[in-house]
Amino acid sequence: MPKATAVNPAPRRKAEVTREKLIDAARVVFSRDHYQNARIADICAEAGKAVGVFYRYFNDKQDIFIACVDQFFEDLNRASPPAAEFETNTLGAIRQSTTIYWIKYRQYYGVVAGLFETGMVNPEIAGLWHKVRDNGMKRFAFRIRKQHAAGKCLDLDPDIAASALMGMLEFSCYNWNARRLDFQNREIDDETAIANLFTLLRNALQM
Amino acid sequence: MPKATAVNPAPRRKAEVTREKLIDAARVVFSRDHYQNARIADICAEAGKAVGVFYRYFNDKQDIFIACVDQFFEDLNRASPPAAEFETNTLGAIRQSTTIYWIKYRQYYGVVAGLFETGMVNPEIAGLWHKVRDNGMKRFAFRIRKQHAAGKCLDLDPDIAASALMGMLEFSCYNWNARRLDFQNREIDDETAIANLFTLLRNALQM
Amino acid sequence: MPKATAVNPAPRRKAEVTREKLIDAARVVFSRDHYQNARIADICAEAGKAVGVFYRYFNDKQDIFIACVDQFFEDLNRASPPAAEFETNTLGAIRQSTTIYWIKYRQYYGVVAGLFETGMVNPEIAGLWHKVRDNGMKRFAFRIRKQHAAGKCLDLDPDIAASALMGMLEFSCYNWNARRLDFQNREIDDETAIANLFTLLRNALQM
Amino acid sequence: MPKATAVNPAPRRKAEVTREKLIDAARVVFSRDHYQNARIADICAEAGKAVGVFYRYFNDKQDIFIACVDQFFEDLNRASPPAAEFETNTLGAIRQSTTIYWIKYRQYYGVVAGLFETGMVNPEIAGLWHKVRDNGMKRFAFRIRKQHAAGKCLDLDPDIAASALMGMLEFSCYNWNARRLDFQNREIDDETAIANLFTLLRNALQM
DNA sequence: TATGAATGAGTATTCATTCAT
DNA sequence: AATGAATGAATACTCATTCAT
Repeated sequence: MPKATAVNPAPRRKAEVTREKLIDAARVVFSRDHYQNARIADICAEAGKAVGVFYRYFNDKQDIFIACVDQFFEDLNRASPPAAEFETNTLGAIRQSTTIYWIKYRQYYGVVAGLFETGMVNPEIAGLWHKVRDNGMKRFAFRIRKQHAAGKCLDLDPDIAASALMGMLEFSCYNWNARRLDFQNREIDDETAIANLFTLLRNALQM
Repeated sequence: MPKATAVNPAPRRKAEVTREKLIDAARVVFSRDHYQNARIADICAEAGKAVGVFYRYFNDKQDIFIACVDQFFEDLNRASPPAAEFETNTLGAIRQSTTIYWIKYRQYYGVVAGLFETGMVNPEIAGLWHKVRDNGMKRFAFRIRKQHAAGKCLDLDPDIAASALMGMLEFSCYNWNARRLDFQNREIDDETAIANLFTLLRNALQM
Repeated sequence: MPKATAVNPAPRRKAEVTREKLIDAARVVFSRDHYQNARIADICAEAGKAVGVFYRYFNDKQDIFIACVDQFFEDLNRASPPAAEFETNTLGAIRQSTTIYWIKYRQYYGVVAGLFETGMVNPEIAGLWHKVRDNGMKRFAFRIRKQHAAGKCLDLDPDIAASALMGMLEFSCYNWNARRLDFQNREIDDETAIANLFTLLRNALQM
Repeated sequence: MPKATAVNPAPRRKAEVTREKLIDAARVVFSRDHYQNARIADICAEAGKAVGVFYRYFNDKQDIFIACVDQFFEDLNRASPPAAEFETNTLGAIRQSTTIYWIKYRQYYGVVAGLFETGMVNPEIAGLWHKVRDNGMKRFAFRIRKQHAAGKCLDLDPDIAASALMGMLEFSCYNWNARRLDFQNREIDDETAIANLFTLLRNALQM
């Protein structure tokens, strides 16, 4: 019986496997130790590799971090509702979108945290962070302009308000997944988190 | 005969002067270089002191950072509207409060940034950060409970929504003062920033 | 029946071709980057080969460098005037010899520079370097002994003076080809370089 | 009895002593291990200091090497005959100068070797090396111009020939002090070395 | 023979902290 | 109280060499 190459695609080159092992390991280490404290050697150890191999695939810690962010970004976008959905079923798409943020921010906790921590210090990372925010911001700004047309939200500047709302969304997703400090460590279930964020957004947009 | 402290306040001890010089210098250096990159030696240089003296007053960088945060915290509270104001003139107090956040976050930019950056990594700093947020959060939660009594905002959990709104407020104050990335470097004047944040809060709280 | 090597020279084995490709590449890389900075990987890249193959032919960088020097040495000797010429046409042979040094030192610049740089540090390379110098030195020493017989150059120790003159010759050939520092980057044409070196040698030997 | 501060000048600051200790140690280590192989840690160990202290005084290995060269350069110039001597007693001054080169090149062997080794690779060091050569070269060039005026050495270009003679002088001083390879390890006494170099220079300049 | 991925020893550099003066 | 010189632990990065394929 021949190898089922159609089903099992040709095995990726060894190099590609190693590269991905390193990215996966980096995600683990960033989540565990935070970007700042993560050492190249730890990432390699987590990947079961010698330190030297790291530099065959990445220039430095920031470089592999960017690769992690790319992965996160693609995953987030793939999971987000399609643009059309925001037209046909606006509130549903916003709720859906909020849900995705909540889930993905938890799933990529270390990456998101690194984006916040490092983006504050490093302009290049800040640019990446902005890219992640940008899609959501555009949707909010578009929605506010629609409301303007309907005579609502006239006091809101579309871009500035969108930035604030996106900030609320992503900051809360980060913050509540990171620590429970704001609620004396009370547990927040997914439903509650999503429902509150959604309601706040709907209220703010007067929808 | 007691020293006439009322008239000629006792000249502060030299030590106290040095301590404050160091704190002031730390604030400058944190603003310029970010907490992470700030070096003890830089703080001392900025204060015009030798490195050795640092350790007479502080244990380490985190220790002097905490002193900066205390200063910020006191200044923020002193400038914020008194609790009573939120009863008698609720919207006015919220607007006033928003203004204060906007101004003080800019004024203490380096400290606030350090609070964000480091609070994400360090639980002790996270606690301080929470303390700064706490006052505002309590006010929002209280307001939401009032709205509940009036049959409004019934979908909002007071504590969770308050956390989200506080996040929006402080994150925006940080973010817009830090970089203009979200708006292609468009300048935001104080009026616009404050007005938009205020409107979003009022809408979200359905006031 | 023997292979007709005279007509169709046996195609060199693949191995030999690879070996020479590597040596040629090494010469290029040594000229470009200097011996110290040349990396095995660079030599292989220049040769269009994988790094692994290097170690099938050479033990290390010094080993391939020695192969380069051998090539240089053979070429230099092949091009130098035959010993007899120094008897029949002494000044002509010295001038000819000077010309050859000048030309070959430029042609094998990277190898010569490596010989200088590394011979100073490494005794084994110093031995090679000496071998390259030796022919020339012997000729000078022989010439001085002849002059002694003619009552000239009595203050010169043949071996020591020969070493000095050989040093002048090779150092100048290296130095003038390497940089123009000594002359504010003035260009030196071949004629001038050779003529001056020749005159200095003739004067020094009182010929 | 008061401290004889007039005789024993005020003790130099501790920092200056440490700096000089490091330079002295570097000279020792460069002589022993060659510039390339010298490690910062070894220099510090030789100076009896911790590694960290190195960077209080120097940026890197090249930086301390430059300090060594400066020391050498000053010492060489201080010991060389004054310019006037070359006018009043030309041959004496040349012999004297040759002697100084011979002595100082031995004394600063590691520095000179580093100048040769590294100057070949590094343009900045090449500049330093040129500075060391420059004085001597100018003297030779001046002398050749004088000879031209007297109808001698007409075949020599002053600058080019001066470069070659300076090369002979310094290269021989280096080479004979470094190894005895050229003479089958025969010992060369100072007299012989100096006499031969002097004679070659005088002959070459037709004096 | 050739490939190129993997290994890991070796070293420069930084900077918080200490301590003699 | 203050100085500033000294300490040394911690870590990123390079590259010769090996080895499975």
